[in-house]
Amino acid sequence: MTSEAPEHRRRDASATKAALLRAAQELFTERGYERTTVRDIADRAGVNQALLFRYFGTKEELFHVVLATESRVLIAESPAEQVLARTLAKMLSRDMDAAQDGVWLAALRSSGHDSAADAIRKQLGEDYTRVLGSLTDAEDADLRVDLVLAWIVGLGMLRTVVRKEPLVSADPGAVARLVLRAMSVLLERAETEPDC
Amino acid sequence: MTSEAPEHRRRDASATKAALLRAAQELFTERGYERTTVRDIADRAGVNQALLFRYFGTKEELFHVVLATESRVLIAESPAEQVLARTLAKMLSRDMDAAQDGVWLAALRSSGHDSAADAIRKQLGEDYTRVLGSLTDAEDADLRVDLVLAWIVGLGMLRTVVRKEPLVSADPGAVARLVLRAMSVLLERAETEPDC
DNA sequence: CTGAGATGTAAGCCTCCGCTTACATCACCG
DNA sequence: CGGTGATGTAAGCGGAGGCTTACATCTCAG
Repeated sequence: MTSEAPEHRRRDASATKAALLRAAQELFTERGYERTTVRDIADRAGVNQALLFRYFGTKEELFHVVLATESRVLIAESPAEQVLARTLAKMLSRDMDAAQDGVWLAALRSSGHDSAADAIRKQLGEDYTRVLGSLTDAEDADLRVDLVLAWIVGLGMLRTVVRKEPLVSADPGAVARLVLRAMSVLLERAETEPDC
Repeated sequence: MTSEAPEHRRRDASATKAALLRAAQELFTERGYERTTVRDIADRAGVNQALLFRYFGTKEELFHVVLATESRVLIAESPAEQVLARTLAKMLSRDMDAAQDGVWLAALRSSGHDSAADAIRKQLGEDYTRVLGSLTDAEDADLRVDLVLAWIVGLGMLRTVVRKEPLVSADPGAVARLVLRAMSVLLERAETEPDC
């Protein structure tokens, strides 16, 4: 940061690609797909616009790369019982604005026109369904998982795009506790097996 | 429908405005703000594009009118106990694609840049907070209402933009029952303050 | 009937944005 | 060194989309 004087950084394709990727991730989650321009991305990355196309081909392809990079980590390798809690914790973590996760919220927002993003969304949904579905033996387990998913998505929307108070500033732990308790009603095992 | 032959309908400014409004409402909820063009709107309304500007001034102003028209009806005049159930019922109703409600989902999707839409979202949030907050006496009532709001928003997103199955085709009654049961955990009245 | 305002239309202006091209500059290998 | 491929840059093309303008046509009051 403080050493930002040098006119020419040393040439380094992979660093440039990384900068573009990071800038794209941030901007897509801040503004959604349509409202971020390739010029914005290049500017934030401190890079010429043409390089974006050299390295990623297309705005849409770049979006896909961001999306894929991100979603790989999402389900993670947590045991099923903890996937929910960890997903929530991640989503509620304060450094959201640093744009770690949540690009997939951008995908959601601009959804409908992009088949590849659709595929990723679908995959993500299936991953969650598989993992969370194992937590309940209700016959409508898949539906219940969708409801859980809906809640997580809604929380993300309200936090990152609406920035609704008191949600944004609330203690993540408290929020997680409330949500998990309510969710346990949905994902309980046959009789009352709430686990917090 | 069958009498669609006549080349020139009788001139009628208010009918034209209404047609534009309806077309705008449908398209905004189908595609979100950014991805619908004024030409699309005018075409669907069967009207010359310039009229949109004559009657509404600006694409954004038209959006605001749609939003305002819509949100007026949202909270409605139901007793507090039923606001939730009715909101859910509306959101889950099959004729969603007919684009009755849900323009505010478009507002959510394209959010961040538009102060007037922000205001409407905020207002909507406050309305719900007031009404639903009266259902619980927990000290963090506002937060709990936000969580409920988040769930409703998420359900709308998953249904209308992601079109997630089995959520979309599920029996609305069953969905509502599940959701309301879980929500009641959030909005319960005091006694028994179990927290895990 | 007629003139004037209301309503509708065709055409196009202008800016933004995705993307390309032609070229300059660097870094590394012989 | 020198020269060749990799990296970076400036400029601009082409089309889309918001908005305007100039004009045609209707309709209704007087």
